[in-house]
Amino acid sequence: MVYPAEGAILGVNTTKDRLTEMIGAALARARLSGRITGSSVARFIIELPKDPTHGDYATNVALVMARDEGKPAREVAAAIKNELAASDEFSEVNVGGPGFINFRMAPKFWHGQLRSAAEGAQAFFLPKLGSGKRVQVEFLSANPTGPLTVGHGRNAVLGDTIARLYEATGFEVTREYYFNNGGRQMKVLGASVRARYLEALGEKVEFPEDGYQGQYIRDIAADLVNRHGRALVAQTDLETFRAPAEQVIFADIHRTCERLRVHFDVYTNELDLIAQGKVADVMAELGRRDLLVERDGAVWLRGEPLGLPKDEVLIRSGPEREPTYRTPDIAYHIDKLKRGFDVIVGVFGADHIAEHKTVLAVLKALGHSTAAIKTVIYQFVTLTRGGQKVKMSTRKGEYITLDQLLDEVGADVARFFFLMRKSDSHLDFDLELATRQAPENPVFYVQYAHARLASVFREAQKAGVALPNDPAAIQLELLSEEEIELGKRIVRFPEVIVECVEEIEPHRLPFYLIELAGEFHRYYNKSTNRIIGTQIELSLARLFLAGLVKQALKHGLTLLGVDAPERM
RNA sequence: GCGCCAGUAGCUCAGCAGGACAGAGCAGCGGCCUUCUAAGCCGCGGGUCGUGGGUUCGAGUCCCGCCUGGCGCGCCA
Repeated sequence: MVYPAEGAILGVNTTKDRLTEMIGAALARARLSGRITGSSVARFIIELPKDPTHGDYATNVALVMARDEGKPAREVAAAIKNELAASDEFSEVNVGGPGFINFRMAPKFWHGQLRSAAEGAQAFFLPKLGSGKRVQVEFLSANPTGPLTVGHGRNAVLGDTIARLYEATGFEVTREYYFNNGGRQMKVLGASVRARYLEALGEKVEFPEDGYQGQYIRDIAADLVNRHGRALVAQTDLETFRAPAEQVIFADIHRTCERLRVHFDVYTNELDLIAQGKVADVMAELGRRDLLVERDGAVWLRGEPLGLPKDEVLIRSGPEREPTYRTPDIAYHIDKLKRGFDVIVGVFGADHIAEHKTVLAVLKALGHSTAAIKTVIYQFVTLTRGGQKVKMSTRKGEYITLDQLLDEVGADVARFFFLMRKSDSHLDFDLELATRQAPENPVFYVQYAHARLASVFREAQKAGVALPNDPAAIQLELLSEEEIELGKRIVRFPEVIVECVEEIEPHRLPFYLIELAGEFHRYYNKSTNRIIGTQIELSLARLFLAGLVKQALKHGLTLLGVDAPERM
């Protein structure tokens, strides 16, 4: 018997887990009594039926067993159903459709769930999944060659939110930024600054063919002119120009990250890895395993023994013997593994897939387990305004920077929008919708629900209605069916969080919050549902429920790094 | 040409481990504020799930082919 299914995290007692246990026990009894004969291992699931009339939970256990049992699924379902332990938690258990077993939970069950949610508070909303476990999340990792783009924004927010999800569920998280400061691109950066510097002093220079065109290069050059005058005119060492540029650009990146509510604990860079001999170690190890070949003056990684489509250059030809991008990246990943994290998450743009596969293949070839490494790939971002694409050309330095986006929409909207899509999907960022302060903008829709609830609590205080500390004192029996439905959605909150963490798919949370906010707005708008009324016991029960909705919204928004306003 | 990702309503996208009649938001039209915030709610339509096969009791979901779009296939990162 395999249950719970793979991926389930021990220690979290969701309703699904409890049902799984009960069904497992019923199966065992049915087997003892001979009503089920097959010995096969049944991999069944507990799901939430799309159609609520089917019940609160359903299982396909009979369907997956029917073949081995040699009996119609409905018959198997009936046999299992009969062995289910009697429980006053169910109001109804029946066999439906082709052989599903449907469970309808009794109101009493939901009352209990809601009470324990209130008692558990933090522990209920944010289950401790990773006690004692360490996670490293590498994200953004933009090289300091220019301002952050909108695409970087998606990376930063994805990585940060993944980190927040782990953190909130009890993992010890390291947020890490890796960058290259020794490669060719950085030389181009130095050359670009030098050219602008000389230009500013009236010297005749040719701008590097693939140099960085943006205004920020001129600003950095102008600063050098201010500080050093003509002293650097004869300086040909590009490092003189590259280093200050890196500093200035990084300061800029930090500022932008701060605006996005993103920070890092550790920065790792290429030059340090080289200086520490870690890159040389990788090369030596690869050499020992006969995975290198010299050709055209360069050192190549042999693709064939690793199952890769082609050889890759690791050390460039030429007197400087410079490593390519992937060489220090391999060293970096080995370094991550050696640091003993339980989970290592990398957030990379779609253009890095092939390179990352090479890195993983090398790690395996060197005898490392890559089981802990989880890769989140995200597709590119397109900006649209009223259905029209906003043109972006990185080469000419004509692009909307992340800063400009933040100027226009703010951190709340930017973060929410970046997270609203599955990372695998292209993201269409509609600036027109994003800047609208109206209900059709989902960010405000969710925030407004929270602000409304905050207002309700202010009104309750004015009216002298206060929730007792002990949830047992509240008469939840007074809640209507509609209110119980709202409560069921709150009970789902921790399940959504578990899914987000297990699948590393933060987009599920914004979707959940939009649904929860929607259900609350609809409830709130009915005149018969006034929370604060003349019947004190009913008011307390409703306020209790409202408090849980508010907490769910608050926890959810906080996990997304979005503000949960008390007033709007 | 090869590899990866995607193709679901007019638009942007969900669809949890294959499950019971395919969902949401936006856009369009029409309603609702002496009432805890109208940044809200209610009502009305609209889809051969790109396409052709296959596996299965059951396929938007898995497998294969084809079509379309994005990304990659540098001694760039």
